[in-house]
Amino acid sequence: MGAKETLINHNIRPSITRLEIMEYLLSVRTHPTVEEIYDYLLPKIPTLSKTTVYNTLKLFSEEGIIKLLTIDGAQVRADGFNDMHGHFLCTGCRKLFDFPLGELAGECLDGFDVKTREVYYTGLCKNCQK
Amino acid sequence: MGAKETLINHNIRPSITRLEIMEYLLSVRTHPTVEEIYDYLLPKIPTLSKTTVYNTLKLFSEEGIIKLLTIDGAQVRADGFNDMHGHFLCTGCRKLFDFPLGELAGECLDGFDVKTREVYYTGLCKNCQK
DNA sequence: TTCATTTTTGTAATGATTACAATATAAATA
DNA sequence: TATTTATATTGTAATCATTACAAAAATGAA
Repeated sequence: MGAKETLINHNIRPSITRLEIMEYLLSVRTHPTVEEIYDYLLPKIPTLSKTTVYNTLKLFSEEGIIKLLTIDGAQVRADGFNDMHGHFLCTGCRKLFDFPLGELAGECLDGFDVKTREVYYTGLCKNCQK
Repeated sequence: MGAKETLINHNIRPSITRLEIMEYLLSVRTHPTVEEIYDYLLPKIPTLSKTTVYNTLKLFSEEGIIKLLTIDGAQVRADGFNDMHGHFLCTGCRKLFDFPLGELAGECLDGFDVKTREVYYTGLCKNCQK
């Protein structure tokens, strides 16, 4: 499903800005920060403001079409994909990797109503282990 | 193992301040914020400063005897327990619950060197579902 | 067009965290 | 003990991501 349909399905008017942000999120799996989104789109949308990026991400996440990750406590990152995956942050190169995640076993959560799940590892990626 | 032994084992001099912080972390499973630790200890240590709490938590976490959680992006929380458990944040009452965690299944992480793991759910606790 | 609504923008405020220099405390040495 | 050295703690000021807010711009309706 494309960016436009996604927005319309969630009753979000598909303005240029919103479309560009959504398309960007769907085009990369790096889970960019606000800064990165802003820097990437500024050439295309010269009047763009960071506040707009913040507002838009908040809107998207309230509608459940993206997830806002607070991976390393520093900046928020946007995750436009909703397949079940975990995140691996390499403490060497600071890159963020996705990894597939099957069923989570062993969670005893009787009575709790789980809405969102996040699995987050840190360590060293292949390159940085040398 | 008590707070004092833990510190000594990690070559951290067991000053009053450090002991009190460590003991507090071991006495509650609420994963308190810096603010909460500070407020709790101020009556006991009237000269305590927040910077010291930050410094001490950083020291502890570098030595691997606690974990610093960035649960909801707002404040850091300190987790003094190192059994394998996940965290559940109730979006209603904002309370943080621990839950036991068995083996994590389905993680394809060939070649990655995993150092830390965090599993973090949100939703509604029993009380807040009404 | 004109009016009302929504979206975007820029600036200023907030609030957690860190940098840093000064002070206090403890350990080591003479 | 007195003196020196290293370590711990403190307070203030700076940093930086995020939010609040009000104005401006764009869009849609009448």
